[in-house]
Amino acid sequence: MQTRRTTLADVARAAGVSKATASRVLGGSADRVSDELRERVLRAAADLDYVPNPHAQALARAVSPLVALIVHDVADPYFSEIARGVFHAAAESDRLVMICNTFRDPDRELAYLRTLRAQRVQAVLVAGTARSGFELGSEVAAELDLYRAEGGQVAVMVAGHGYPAAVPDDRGGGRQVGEHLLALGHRQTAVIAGPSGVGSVDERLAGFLDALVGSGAPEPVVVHSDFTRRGGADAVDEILAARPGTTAIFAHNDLMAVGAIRRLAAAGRRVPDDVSVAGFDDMPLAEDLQPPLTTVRVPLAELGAEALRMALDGAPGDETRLFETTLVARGSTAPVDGR
Amino acid sequence: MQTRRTTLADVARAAGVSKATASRVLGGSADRVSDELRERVLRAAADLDYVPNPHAQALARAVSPLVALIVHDVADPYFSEIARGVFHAAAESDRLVMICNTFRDPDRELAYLRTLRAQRVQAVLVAGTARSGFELGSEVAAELDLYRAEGGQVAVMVAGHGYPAAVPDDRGGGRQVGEHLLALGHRQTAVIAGPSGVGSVDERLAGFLDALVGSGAPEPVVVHSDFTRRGGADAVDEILAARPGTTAIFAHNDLMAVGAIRRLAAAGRRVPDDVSVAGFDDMPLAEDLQPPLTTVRVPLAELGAEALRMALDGAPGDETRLFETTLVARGSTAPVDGR
DNA sequence: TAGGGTTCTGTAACCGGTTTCGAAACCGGT
DNA sequence: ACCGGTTTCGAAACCGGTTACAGAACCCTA
Repeated sequence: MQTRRTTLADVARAAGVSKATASRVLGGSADRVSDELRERVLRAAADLDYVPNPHAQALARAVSPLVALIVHDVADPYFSEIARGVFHAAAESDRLVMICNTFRDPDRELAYLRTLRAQRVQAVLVAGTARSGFELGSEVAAELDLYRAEGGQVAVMVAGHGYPAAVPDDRGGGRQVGEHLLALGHRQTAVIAGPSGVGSVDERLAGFLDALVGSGAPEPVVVHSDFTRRGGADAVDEILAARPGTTAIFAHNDLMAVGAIRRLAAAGRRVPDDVSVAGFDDMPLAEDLQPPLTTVRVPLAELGAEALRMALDGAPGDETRLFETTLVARGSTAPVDGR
Repeated sequence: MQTRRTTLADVARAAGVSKATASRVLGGSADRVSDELRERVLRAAADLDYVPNPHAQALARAVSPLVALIVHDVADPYFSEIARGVFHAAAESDRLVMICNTFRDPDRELAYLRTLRAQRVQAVLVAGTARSGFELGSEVAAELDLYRAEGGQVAVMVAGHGYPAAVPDDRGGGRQVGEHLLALGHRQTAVIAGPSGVGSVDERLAGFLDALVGSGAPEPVVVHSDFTRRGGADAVDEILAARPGTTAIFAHNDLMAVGAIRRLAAAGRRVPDDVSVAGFDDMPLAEDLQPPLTTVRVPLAELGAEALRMALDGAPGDETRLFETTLVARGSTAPVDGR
C-alpha cells in the first residue's frame, strides 16, 4: 500500500514556513533561523517522523556521507579485521561504510570503482587490489584518479603509489621472522610467498632475505602461492621436492601456514619437531591452533581506522604511515635440534 | 581542480537528441528508440565516458540498487560467512551490498535502519539484531514495518516473526549434539548458552534437551554467556563450580568452545580426555584447532544467499526456509570412559 | 526621521536523472 | 488525397533536497 514518505515540504507546510527555512534548521546549515521558527520546524519534523532522503541530499550537495572499503573477501580474517577498524573510525564521525567484495576479480573491482565514483561516496579505501600491485597507469589507478579529480578522497592499505597509505611494516616483519628462525638455529629455510607481484609479498620476502644475508645460511627456497590454506598446503609439496632437508618455513600469512602444517603432517613431518612454521598477520585463533602458531602481529584494525582518517583529512598523496609489526613466538617454531 | 562530471545532458547534447531520448536508451527504459538515435547516443556516452549518477536515479526512480546487511560484527566468522554468501548472491543480480556493523549496540542498529529507510535501499537483511529476539512491536520491528510500508524488502536470518526468514535448523543441530554426547556415554552435561532471549539460543538448547529427555541423564547445567571466546572461558568457571563432575560441554558457538577449552586446560582438565567439548557453526579453522573441534556445520553462506533471494523475490512474511545442519565429529569429544 | 547595516525569511534555480503527455511523423487503406 | 492508428521524439514536470539572491523587518546612528 506504499505509504508516501514525509518530505521536507510536508514539514515546512506543517510548520508554516518555507522549504528553505525548514532545510536550514534541519540540514544543519550555517544560516541562522529565529528560535521560534526553529522550534516550530523541529516539532513538526518530530511529529511527522521526518527522515531526510540522502539521495536528494547527495544530489544537491554533490557528496554522500558514505565511505567505501574495497577488499578481496570479507570472510578472510585479514580483511575483516581491517573492516572492523574502519567501522570503528567511521562510527566516530557518523559515517556509513559500504564494503565491496571483489573476490579478487579485476573486472568486479573496476565495476565497483565506477559505481562508487558515480555514487560520489566521500572516500574509498583500498585494502586489497585485484591486479597485482596496481601500478600507476593501470586501469584501477586511472579510475581512482578520475574519482579524485571529481573530489573524492582515497587512501590505500597496500604499498601505494601516489595515494595516501596506511601500511604495515611488512619488510620489518619479514626480517623479524628471519631473525627468529636464525636464532633457533635454522639454516635450511623456505618461504611460502603470496602471489608474485603483490607489494606486501615482495616486502615480506625482502625483509626475510635481509635477515638471512651475512648469516651464511643458504638462500631459501621460495614458492609463490595463493593466500589460502590450500595454497599453503600445495606449496609444501613443492618445497619438500626442492629441498627435502628444509627445517623451517615462513608462510606469508597465517592461513597458508595452517595449510602448510596440515600438509606437513600428512607427509609425516611433525611441527615443530621436524620443521618449524611461522605465519604472518596473527589472525584471531592463531594461538588456538594445533600447534599454536608463531606469527607476526599486524595492527590491522588500527590500520583500517587510520586509513579512513587519512582519507577524510585529505592527506597528501605521498604520505605513508607505517605500522610496526611484532613477532609473536608460539609453539609452531622450535630450535632446529630441539626434540 | 574538480573536473565536472559528464551528465546525461552532455550526452544528449553531443548526440543531438533530448535528455528524454538519451535517458531512454541509456536507462534501459521500455520505450522504443530508433536504431539510428540509439546508436548516436551510445557512441556519445562511450566517448564522454558517461556514468549515470545513482543518486539522481534513486531520486527519480524512488529506489536504489543497494542491499543492506545488518550484522553484529563482520569480524565474527559467523557473520562474515553469511556476508560472503550475500555478496555472491548479490553479484548474480548486479547489486551492491552495504554491510552495517552494529557492534551489538541497539541504538546504532536503529540509526542504521532509519538511514537505510531514508536511503530507500532495495532490501535489508537482518543477520543479527541487537535487541534480544526482536519481538513484534519492538522499535526495530516498527522501523522495519515502516520500511516495508514504503516499498522496501526485508528478510531475516534469525528466528523471525512476520518476516521472510532463512534460518538454520538450530533445534535439530542442538539435538544432534545431544545425541552425539549421549552416544559417547556422557551423562553429566553442561551447556554454555548464548545470551538469554536470543532465538537461536533457545532453539539450540531446546534441541539439546529434546535429545536428553528419556535418556535418564540428569538435566544439564546451563550457563548463559556472551558469544565470545571470553564468554566461553568465564562460563567454564561457573560450570565447574556448579557441577565439578561434568564430562561434556555443549557450547553454542565455536568461539565459546575455544574459550572453554582454554579455560578447562588452565583448570587442569584435558579435552577430550577429562571433558568433551562440542561447538556450533563449524567456523573456518575449527578443524585446525587444538584439539580439532567437534561442532555442527551450518550452511551460513547459502543462508545469506537465500535470504537475499527471498527478499528480492518478495517472499511472503510468513515464509521460513530451514537449513539442515550436520554434526561434524572431531577430536574434542570422546567416549566418557575413553582414555 | 532618513539612511545604512544586520538579521531573518521566502522565491526560485539547481543537482541529474525519469517519465508523462502531447505533437509530429509515418503507416496502410479507402 | 484524406483519415485513423502507431511509432518516435521532445518539452516540461517531477523526485526531495540545498542554496544564491533578494526583499522585509529590524536596529542603530547622524
